[in-house]
Amino acid sequence: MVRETEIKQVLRDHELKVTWQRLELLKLLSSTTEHMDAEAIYLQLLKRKKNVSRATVYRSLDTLVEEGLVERHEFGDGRARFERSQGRDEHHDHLICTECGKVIEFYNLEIEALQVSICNEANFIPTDHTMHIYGVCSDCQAKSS
Amino acid sequence: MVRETEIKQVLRDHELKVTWQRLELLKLLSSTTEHMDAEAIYLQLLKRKKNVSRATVYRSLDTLVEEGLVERHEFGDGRARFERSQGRDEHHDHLICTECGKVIEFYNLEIEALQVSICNEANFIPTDHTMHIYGVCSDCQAKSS
DNA sequence: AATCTACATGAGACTCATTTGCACTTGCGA
DNA sequence: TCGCAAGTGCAAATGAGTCTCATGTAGATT
Repeated sequence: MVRETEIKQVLRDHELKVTWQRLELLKLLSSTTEHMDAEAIYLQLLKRKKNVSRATVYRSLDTLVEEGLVERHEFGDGRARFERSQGRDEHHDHLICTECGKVIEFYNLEIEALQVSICNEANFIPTDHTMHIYGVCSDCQAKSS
Repeated sequence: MVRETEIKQVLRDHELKVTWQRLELLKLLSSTTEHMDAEAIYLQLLKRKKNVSRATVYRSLDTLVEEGLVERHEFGDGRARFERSQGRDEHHDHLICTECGKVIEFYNLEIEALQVSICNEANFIPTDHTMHIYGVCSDCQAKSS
């Protein structure tokens, strides 16, 4: 369980007003490892009897992403997915199952290092990167066999 | 210069009807290394006095992507970019300049190999992957300094 | 606790890339 | 050349996300 007071403090630390909308949004994202899209987040909040507006969901997500509290991912299906950021520098990449949509996170130090050297070679200053491997997860392999 | 007869043959090989729309689209994509979006492709075709409809551009791109003749990339700016596929197995990844939008391609054997071992570990069967490094290209660094 | 005000929110209109329905055309095998 | 499935054009629809603007409210100030 994620403590509300904790989240409030995080918001204050980032000089964001503590509104119940942001609070509920962060609580929701903190309570799951799923990568939800804006609509799913919106629906989940309604389900919890928190009547936010869609506009607020989008705006809050933008704000929280800017502050690094939430990560936005584009997996190429036309809608952004969001997850609560773990600690700073905890970058990770994704395996995305094209059968069930599940997202598996991974981190590989060597790949990160190679990226840096590639950028150096190209005289390119990286600010961010994404790596997505699409395929079939073990569950779906089992199902289809 | 890309020969028309060559492209016609490619279309036939893929059991696609040879329409002038597809022909022009492929000629256009074959003549450049740019990563164009659908609108840019549409405008280029108009400029060449080929009055395709936008719908056809989108539909043809879908078809050609399905056949592996064209690659679709989502760089997170809300519109897909397309490029003519090189030979099979000629996978490459991208550095994307967030200042000017330029896309630089790169290929790194080690990264590819690491991806395979990551998938093995997770018992994940990869079908495709993308790696995007966002940042500032050398030209834009020069401009801003 | 009451007041102030900059910032946040809600509702719905709007944007813009992409998709779709449908009538019309055309590539191409017979 | 004929027939028809596949391809196309147009315009309307879709759908994620953004914007406007009137209203609400967090949190600083008194």
